[in-house]
Amino acid sequence: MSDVARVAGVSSATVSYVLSGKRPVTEETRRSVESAIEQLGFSLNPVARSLRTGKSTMVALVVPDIANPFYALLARSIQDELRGRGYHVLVSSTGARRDEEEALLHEVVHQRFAGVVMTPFRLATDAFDVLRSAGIPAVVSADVSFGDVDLVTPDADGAVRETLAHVAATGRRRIGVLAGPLDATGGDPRLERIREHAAGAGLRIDREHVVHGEHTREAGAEGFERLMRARTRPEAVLCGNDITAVGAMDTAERLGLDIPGDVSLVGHDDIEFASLVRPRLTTIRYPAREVGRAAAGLLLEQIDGRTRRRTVRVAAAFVARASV
Amino acid sequence: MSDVARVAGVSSATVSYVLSGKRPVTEETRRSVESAIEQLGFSLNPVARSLRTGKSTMVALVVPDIANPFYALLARSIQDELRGRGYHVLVSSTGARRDEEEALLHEVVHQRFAGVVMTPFRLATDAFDVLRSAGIPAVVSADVSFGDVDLVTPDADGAVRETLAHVAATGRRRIGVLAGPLDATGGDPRLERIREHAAGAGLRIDREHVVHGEHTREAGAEGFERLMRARTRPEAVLCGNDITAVGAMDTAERLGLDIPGDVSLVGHDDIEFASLVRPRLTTIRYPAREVGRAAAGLLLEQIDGRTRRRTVRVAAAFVARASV
DNA sequence: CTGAAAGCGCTAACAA
DNA sequence: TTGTTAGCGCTTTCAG
Repeated sequence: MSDVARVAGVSSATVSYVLSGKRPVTEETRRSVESAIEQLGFSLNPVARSLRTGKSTMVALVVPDIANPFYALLARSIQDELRGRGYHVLVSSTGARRDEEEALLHEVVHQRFAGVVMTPFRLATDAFDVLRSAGIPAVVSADVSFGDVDLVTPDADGAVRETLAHVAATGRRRIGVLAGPLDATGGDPRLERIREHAAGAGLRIDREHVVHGEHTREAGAEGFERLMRARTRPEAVLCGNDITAVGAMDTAERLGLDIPGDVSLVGHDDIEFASLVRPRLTTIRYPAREVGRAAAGLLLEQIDGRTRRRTVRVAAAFVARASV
Repeated sequence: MSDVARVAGVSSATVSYVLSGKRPVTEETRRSVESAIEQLGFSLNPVARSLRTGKSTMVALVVPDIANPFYALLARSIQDELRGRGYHVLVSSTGARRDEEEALLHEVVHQRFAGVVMTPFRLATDAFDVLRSAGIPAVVSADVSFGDVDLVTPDADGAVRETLAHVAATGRRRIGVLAGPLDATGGDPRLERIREHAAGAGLRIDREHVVHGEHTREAGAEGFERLMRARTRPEAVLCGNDITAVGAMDTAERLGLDIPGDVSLVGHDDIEFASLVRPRLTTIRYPAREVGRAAAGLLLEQIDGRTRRRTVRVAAAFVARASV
């Protein structure tokens, strides 16, 4: 930068101000600075800038598993929204482990990230306080609130009611749930929502028909097997996400069970392969791209100075296919 | 850090040396420094460190599309390998656009990244020269060499021969290819490999049976339709990747074509949903996790000082399922 | 074995 | 409207 200043015959402060526009500069000096920049192929060193300002252009996206297509799509969406504003997105998978979640959050404050959007899973609900006190914009994308942070969260009651009505209309009465792990922060809101609306649809959920496990294909397969080996089988199973639903299908195939003949299956998220498996999976769609747009929007608002906490709800939707 | 120095009663230089181990320190000073660090909850500021050393702990992973499960898995694999060494992985999608590829590469040298692993698509083959001269470790994961850079590349001849023999064994003779775009750097090596081994398997590829398009589901659907409307139809179609193969299946369904009854289909990569679609997709597996491991390994070697260029080949494998 | 001090490249008071 | 300068937090030479 001092090279530029020398060539342009001004001070380095002026170069800085030309670049940032933070104070008026005569047309003439601007031009000479710009031509010097051009001539030398100069560009700002973002590291030095970060050190000085305590802000970087990195935004962290912290998710349980980037190999889950829902989060992959979320990542692309957020990246698309933020790139235009000059931010770079660093994606990290936590494996839904609490220690990783904490470590990543620590890294964020430590590296003075410009912001973070996170889907926490086992984090304490006050974990975001440190971000707030460090002045780092944060938004949580989750079913459940994590304290005093911006939130993008599904508006799913309607979709769940619709789903349950649809299941009931096929004559099913006893339903099971492949829920998330018991030690997830805030429990499993998807399970709670189903519980809440089940009776209204004339459906019952026996205690032994709720099994808990990770949101993985293997855990889904295992949980579904437990359900199928229960004393009385549920007639329909609602899964924590589409991936556990695919695991359930693995088990169904192995056990020679027909879906939906012997048991109905409903997923959650509507990732691309929900419509690719056979039978095509009936599911509750939660649109990753819109979630990403909303999260990026909230983050940008915070970066631009908003301090009051906001929540945005993204509509979930019932998608009828062939597994019910 | 100066706080730590004060509390420990030493200079900040000593604190730095205790942390880095770059020069001997008496057991006693080490202990007092360490307890001061503990007491103050101090940790190094990576930004300042980067500014001073010109190196960061960020590694960029630049891929065409993070929403493609192959790259998502690659990302997770690389992240897993690198985390233990203290590196953070920044994932970026280029959309296979040349300008994005160039911009990201520029960002990498500019931000003084610790390294980059990239799957380039339309980049000039000398684009990595700037990294070499900037001393930034780089590895390319691609079918084709991009100049003087470390390379992770498939060892696929055996798998392709096997695939073609399998296709031929079902009595198919005229095969088509859903190839990548014409303006990709280095053309389409997957297409070339198929061409190379076709005759040996008694297969022929008519000129009108090679269509070019992006590696997307939509482009796959469209390309397959062109193939199916050709004067003479190919009896088997090999696809650039599993995603274009799914696109082909979309079209087959729309046109009422049976796979493999009317036409066989072969994919490439073996992403998770290749085994989920119906019919299950026969494909040429390229193992993302191993590719990631190899790439991370090469990168780490460079970071640790190796300068001679290396290539590692990762074995591809024929996976027979139900679409041939 | 340890300390003093320069300086990485930038921004933002403060002065002019 | 522009310049001077301190200093962000670290690493590393040079002295001791």
